[in-house]
Amino acid sequence: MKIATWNVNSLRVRLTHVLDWLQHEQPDVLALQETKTEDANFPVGELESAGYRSIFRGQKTYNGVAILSRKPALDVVSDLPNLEDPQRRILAATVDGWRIVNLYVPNGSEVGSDKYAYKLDWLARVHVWLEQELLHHPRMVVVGDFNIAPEDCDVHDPAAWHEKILCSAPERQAFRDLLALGFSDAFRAFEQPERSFSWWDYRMNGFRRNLGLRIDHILISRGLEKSCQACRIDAEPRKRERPSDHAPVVAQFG
DNA sequence: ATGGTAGGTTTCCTA
Repeated sequence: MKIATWNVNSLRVRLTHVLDWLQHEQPDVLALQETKTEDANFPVGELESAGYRSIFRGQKTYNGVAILSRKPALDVVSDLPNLEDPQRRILAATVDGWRIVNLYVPNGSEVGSDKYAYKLDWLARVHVWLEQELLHHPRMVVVGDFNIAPEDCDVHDPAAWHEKILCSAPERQAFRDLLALGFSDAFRAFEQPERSFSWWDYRMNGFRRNLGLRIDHILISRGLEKSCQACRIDAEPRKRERPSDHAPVVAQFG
C-alpha cells in the first residue's frame, strides 16, 4: 500500500503534473488539497483514464480536497458533526480497508488574527472528531497540508520564523495533541536528509535556495507503525515549469 | 516594516 498527499494549488493548472506523477509513482491513494475546483468541473475522466477513481469536495476559488484511489473509496465523510464550515477542507474515506483522512488545515494568516483563531479552533474540533474515529478505524492514516512545521528542524530559518504563523507554539501544541491521540509522524520514523521541506515560497527563489518548511504530513495510527516501510518527500515535481509550491509526501506500507 | 510570486476571476484576497 502506497499513500501520498499533495497540495496542488489548483488542480486545473496542475493536472498534467498530477497525471505524470501518478503514472511514475503508481500510488494506491493520493490525497489532494487546494484543488480550487468546483465539483462540476472536477477532471474525473482524465483521472479515470489514468486508472484512478476520484472523490472530491470542492468550491470556487479556495480550498477543495480530493482522494484519488485505484480501489473504490467507501464511507465518505466531509462534514464533521461538531464543525459547521462552508470551507471544503476535510475528506475521509475507506480504501481497501484503510481509513484515509485528508486534511487541508487553515493557514492562519498571522498569529493573533481572526484566521489564526479559526485555525486553532478548527484543529481542536478535528482533534475531538479524530479521537472518536480512531475507535472505529484502528488502521488510519491522516494526511494533508497541516500548515504546521512541527519542530525547528522542519524550518529553514527557525530564528526568522520564531512564533510566526505555521511555527507558533500553540500550532505546534495542536500538532502534538493530534499525535498524542495515537499517531506517529511517518516521516520522522525514518532517517531523513537534513533540511527536508515540503513547501517553498514562490517568492525570493525559495525552492532554489531550499528556503522551505515541512508542513505536509502523513500521520499513521499505532496499528500501522510496524508495516510502514518508508516515508519521503518527492521534490521532483517542484522543479518543473509552473509547479505547485508544495511537494508530494509518500508513505509505503508492506 | 515590507516585498517578493502564484492562482483565482480580482480590481483584491489567500497563501
